[in-house]
Amino acid sequence: MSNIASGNSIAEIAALIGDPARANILSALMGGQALTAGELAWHAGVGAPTTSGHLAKLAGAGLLALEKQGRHRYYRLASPEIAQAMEALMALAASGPKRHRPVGPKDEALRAARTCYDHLAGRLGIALADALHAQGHVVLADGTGVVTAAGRRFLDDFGIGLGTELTGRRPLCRTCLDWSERRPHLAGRLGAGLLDRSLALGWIARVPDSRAVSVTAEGREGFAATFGIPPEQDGVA
Amino acid sequence: MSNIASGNSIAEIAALIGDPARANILSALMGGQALTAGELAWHAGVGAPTTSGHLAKLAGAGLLALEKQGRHRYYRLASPEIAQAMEALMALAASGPKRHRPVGPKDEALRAARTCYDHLAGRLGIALADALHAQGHVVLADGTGVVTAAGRRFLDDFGIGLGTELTGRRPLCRTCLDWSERRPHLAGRLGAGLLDRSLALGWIARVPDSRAVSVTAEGREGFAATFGIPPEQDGVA
DNA sequence: CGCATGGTTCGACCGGGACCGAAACGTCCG
DNA sequence: CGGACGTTTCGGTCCCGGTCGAACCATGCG
Repeated sequence: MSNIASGNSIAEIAALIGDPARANILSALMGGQALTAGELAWHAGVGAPTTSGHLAKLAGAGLLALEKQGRHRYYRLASPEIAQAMEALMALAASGPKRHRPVGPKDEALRAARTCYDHLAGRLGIALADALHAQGHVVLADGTGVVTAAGRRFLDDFGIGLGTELTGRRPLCRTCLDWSERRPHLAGRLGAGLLDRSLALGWIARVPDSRAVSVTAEGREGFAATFGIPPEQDGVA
Repeated sequence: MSNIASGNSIAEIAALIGDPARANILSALMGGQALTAGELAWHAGVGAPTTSGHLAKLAGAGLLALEKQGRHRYYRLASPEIAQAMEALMALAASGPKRHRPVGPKDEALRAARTCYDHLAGRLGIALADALHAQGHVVLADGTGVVTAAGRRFLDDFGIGLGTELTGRRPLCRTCLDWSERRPHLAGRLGAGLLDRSLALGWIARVPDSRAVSVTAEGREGFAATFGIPPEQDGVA
């Protein structure tokens, strides 16, 4: 047989993600926050002992990072690369053959606005990307993004310092295919900055036990004034 | 428990990739060519009946496309998204904790030059990306690429028509992190064009039963004259 | 036609791993 | 100190799924 080692190490990683409980754990951590073992057990849908075993495996493989704090143990994704792999798998799962779509009510909140590891996704994320694109602040030529000089000034005014280090390992502006909208939104350092700043301004708030975020009254006003994003008429936003 | 559906569909896909035999099949198809069930059985390292079952599952999930041709059945990756997910998993597997590196002799050929789904990777892929970047034909700001006007002309002269449709679904120039060199090379339509044209010119040739490609004598000359890439001194290239 | 070759289906075997209950461990609190 | 809570370890059960041999279709060749 051929080069067996390459396929095997891929299989090890994929098999880790390939268990429903572990996939739920990783999905929950895609929110970008660190969660305790207990919270993750709830998300995984299995008992605490089982979850503990899963967490040990994931951490042992380097997918999860652990931080002890008192009698709690906080787990988070170990690196942005993990999130990127999860995104790629989500895109596959969403575009797969005839996905069943019960589209529950809580699902609607996720489609409106949610976090995607460390940046914004859903209709809000798309709207931000579109707005920055329309105003000439980023160029989204064929699915990839570059920040213009005007955009850099605009973002600086908004409170996002992108820094000058062009040699930084982390991409400044990466696009990420949205699994609900099937259109690209902004990831990378720019995407992370938009999320952080929006949270700091109180324009959006995290919804407990979910990756969804809700747009506040200040947020509706702010997003409209700063980015020209019209408030949505449906109940959620 | 929380939104279970999302994690489950991800787990289904990941579990498919998470079997060593299936991972080897997918890895083999990352070469971009369609392979017969028998060839894939050899790559997978399991018997023909087992392979047949795996192929049925992968095709049923929409990961593989099937093309019948006489008494042969050719399988290939169903979409570039599949390849992108595999790339992300490879990056994880390569950067994982203390990967064993036997680095056999055949591994060296892969590191020198290989195909990555539909474009070039390895030292040759990196060298091409560096050359195009150094000559101002592409801008590789923070890990993502844009083709300049001069680059478009240069590539047109070389024989790669990139087309004018900027609305095309497929990214024109995407970067892909190389698992062996840990640096980005060119993917997307540009990357695919470079591979196709190099093959057509006879500058590179596919190595049987492998993703590796060998640089021909014409290739050494051509890459040096056109891109300014110095021929490597080690035996392979 | 009949045989060889590539591929899939069937049946049976077997090992790994997910799961839980009970118990042990560590930490904070009264 | 002792009780409560969060987390992990241990032991045992059970089932899913990967594997192969043999038999079964389909296609091409002489």
